[in-house]
Amino acid sequence: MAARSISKPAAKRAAPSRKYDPQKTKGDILSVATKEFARHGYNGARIDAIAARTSTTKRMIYYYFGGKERLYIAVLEQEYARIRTYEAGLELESLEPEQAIRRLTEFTFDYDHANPDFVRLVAIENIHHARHLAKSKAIRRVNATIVDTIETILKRGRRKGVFLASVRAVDVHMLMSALCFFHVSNLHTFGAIFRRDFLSPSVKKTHKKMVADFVVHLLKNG
Amino acid sequence: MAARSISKPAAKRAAPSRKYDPQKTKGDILSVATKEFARHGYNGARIDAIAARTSTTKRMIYYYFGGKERLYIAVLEQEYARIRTYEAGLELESLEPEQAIRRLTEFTFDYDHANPDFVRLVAIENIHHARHLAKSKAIRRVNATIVDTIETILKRGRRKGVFLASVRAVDVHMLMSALCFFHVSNLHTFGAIFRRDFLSPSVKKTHKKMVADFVVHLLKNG
Amino acid sequence: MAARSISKPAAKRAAPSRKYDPQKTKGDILSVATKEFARHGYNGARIDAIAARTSTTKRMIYYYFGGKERLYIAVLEQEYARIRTYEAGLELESLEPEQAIRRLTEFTFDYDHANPDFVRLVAIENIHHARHLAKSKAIRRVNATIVDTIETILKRGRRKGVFLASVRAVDVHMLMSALCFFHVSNLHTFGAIFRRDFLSPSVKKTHKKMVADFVVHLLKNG
Amino acid sequence: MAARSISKPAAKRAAPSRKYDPQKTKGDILSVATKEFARHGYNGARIDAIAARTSTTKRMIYYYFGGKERLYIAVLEQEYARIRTYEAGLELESLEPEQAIRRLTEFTFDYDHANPDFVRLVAIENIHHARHLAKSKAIRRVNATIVDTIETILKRGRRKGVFLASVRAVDVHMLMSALCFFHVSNLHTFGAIFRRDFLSPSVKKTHKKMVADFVVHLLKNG
DNA sequence: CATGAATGAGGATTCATTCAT
DNA sequence: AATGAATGAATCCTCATTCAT
Repeated sequence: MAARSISKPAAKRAAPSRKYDPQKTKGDILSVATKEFARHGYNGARIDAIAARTSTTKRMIYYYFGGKERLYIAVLEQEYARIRTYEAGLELESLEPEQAIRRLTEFTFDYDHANPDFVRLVAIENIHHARHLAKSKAIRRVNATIVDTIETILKRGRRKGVFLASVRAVDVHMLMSALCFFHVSNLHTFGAIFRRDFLSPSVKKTHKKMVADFVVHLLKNG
Repeated sequence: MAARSISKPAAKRAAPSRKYDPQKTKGDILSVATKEFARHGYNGARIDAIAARTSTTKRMIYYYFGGKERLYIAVLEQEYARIRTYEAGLELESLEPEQAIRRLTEFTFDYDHANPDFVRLVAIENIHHARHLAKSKAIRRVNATIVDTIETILKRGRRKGVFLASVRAVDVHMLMSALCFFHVSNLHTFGAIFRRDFLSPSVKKTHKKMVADFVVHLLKNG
Repeated sequence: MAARSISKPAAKRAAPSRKYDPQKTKGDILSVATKEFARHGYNGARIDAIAARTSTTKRMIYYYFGGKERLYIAVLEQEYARIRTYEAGLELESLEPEQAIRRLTEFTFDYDHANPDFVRLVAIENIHHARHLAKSKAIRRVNATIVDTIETILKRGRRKGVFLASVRAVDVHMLMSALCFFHVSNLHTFGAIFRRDFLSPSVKKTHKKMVADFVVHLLKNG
Repeated sequence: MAARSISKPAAKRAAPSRKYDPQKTKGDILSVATKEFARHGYNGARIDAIAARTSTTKRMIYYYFGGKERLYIAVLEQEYARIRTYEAGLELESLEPEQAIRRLTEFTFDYDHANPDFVRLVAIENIHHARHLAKSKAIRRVNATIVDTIETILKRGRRKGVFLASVRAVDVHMLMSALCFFHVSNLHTFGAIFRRDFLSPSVKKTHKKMVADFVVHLLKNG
């Protein structure tokens, strides 16, 4: 996954020596770090643990990323970039406004369920008041598109008279995220307290439809 | 919880001595610990920092709570006990089913906004897979009532024909909690990325209505 | 066991109140302490652990014994006093010299096997260079008899011409102790390394005879 | 053990750099630790004290050994390895069976007197029920040879008709070790109580003969 | 005689990070 | 480009002991 970052043109990276492959090393570190941070939180994550599960050594983490925080930020950047990239590929422009919103909601639901590490990292970053995220211009840049995308859909919908004018794009994004996110993020406390499995396929299917229905309902009826 | 062990007969503790007041000491530690854990997470919290802001010493934390984890669990227990206690005072039985659900949802929304530490602690505990919470029987005990309360409302609603039979009380609680929760828990990443102030009265009002609408919509339309 | 210390004359301790019985409390502490020190060594023993298993509180340990070291010394004193008391009851004077030596050896063997705590405490005290024991005049006083007892037997034996003159009483005591002691004291390392059970009844019986035979052999043949 | 991991090719470590010499660092820690544990026992030993007498820092103890217990186990492993190595050099095969047993016994006696730290560590480990030793496979491996060595001597002796068939090699080793051991291990209590100097050359000579006599007597007369 | 509360001084261990090669 | 060795500064926790009632 992490190693799948867009490769630079072959010409630029010459013949990768059999022994050293910096791109691979970096990607490897990043992918291991993603799991470690997602699993244990920022403070709970251990540089040693990351190094141990990597093909390189601890020293390389510092060589490539500079330190724990910068590594963590790189992880966040990669995670946000990925979801936005996938979203960009949904071809929502070609769909009717209502269908577009429904598709985006369902995508979000599926993405969050398929990528609990992303959900957890966002939750972790909130624990830290988004202090690290705030240091990354890349994250703001990469996230700019999603609200615009929604705004475009809303405008089309309003022009067609199917959506109300009162609802703002950023709030739609917020609602959508909230309705999909909590399922994954709050799984454990609910599971421990009420002993119900919120990840069963049937529960998931029901909730997914429910969420999409409601977002559309809101846009149409307020 | 830990701080509210059965009080000794009033007569005996009439005038709390100037030097010894275990209840106060324990409560003091607990309230400082709540802030520290909420602010920095479990791993980020520092026993030394807690002790420093207490009128007692680090040693007493161990004397009364036994260790970092047990102190953290005591904090969680107190937090869950508190919200459930407030809920119990809402007198939902006297309201029409739909009004009762709406009121409970709004209460939850307001409570979460007024008590971000609670929200953060739950988020933190989810980061840790509810590993610590699972060790507390008290938390499960204290949370038992809320699902029953909702179940009673749902039954009344179904009997009156206003609620669908298909929705389970535990899922209603989950939805309600999580949606209100999200607004507070994900404040920071949303704020940092989209620069929208989720704490402004008007945004809060809009979102609060949205959440209540969603829950009611769900109970009536599935 | 520990509580069995010689009671003072009834007159002196009046009517023991139903609530407080200092002798019992002291004996109780001593007996629990014996086990704790024997099990964990001097440094490994915990005052808290002793208090927890006692019917009184930690404070009483300080009240009666003054501190950890003085409690430990009291334990040693009691242990040495006990074995010497039992020895004194063997009526060795009435036996033929060879029989007397044999009986004393067998008694030592049996005593050490029946009282591993005594053996362990002596081992522990040696770890500490007998630093604590050296502070107790009582222990030296109480142990004085045993060498005299052996010396008397040896003299009788020499006079009868059955024992050699070259062997000293203190060395006989040493040999006897050594041959009986090691069985209990070194049990664990040997067991862990060679996986042989040195406490099986058959092994014990064989060794006991062997030991007695050898001590006698030594006294007769050098 | 830990200190003698396979050395790198001589060429590569020819001139040990002035600053980095891991083998030396590890060995240094181990030898200081041996003294500290032998002197104060497992619980009484202080990591800080070890670090202070080392050319490195406390942190390096954790770097190389992982913790107090693992350091202690490494000490035990080295101590057992050493005595077994010396034993292996005794060339007992070239001696008559009785002479071989006598020589081995005398070696053990001398070794224990020359290496009281070894004796003390074994005593300490017995206090702890061999709990730490049990965690080391290396110790069992290293000790395997000695029983075989004795078994070989016993077989030769039986074939020649000078030794009884009934005595087992492991018991001979136990006896031999323990009797020599006792002289060193119980030095302090005997010294404090009876004020006899067990380290004087004449006493040592007498006792050494006594122990060897006992073992040979056992093998010949049961 | 009895006790719960309190504590100072230390003790083991961890962790992100840098150094020397 | 890569690495094993090294480390200072915390960090959690423990323990024998004393205080105030």
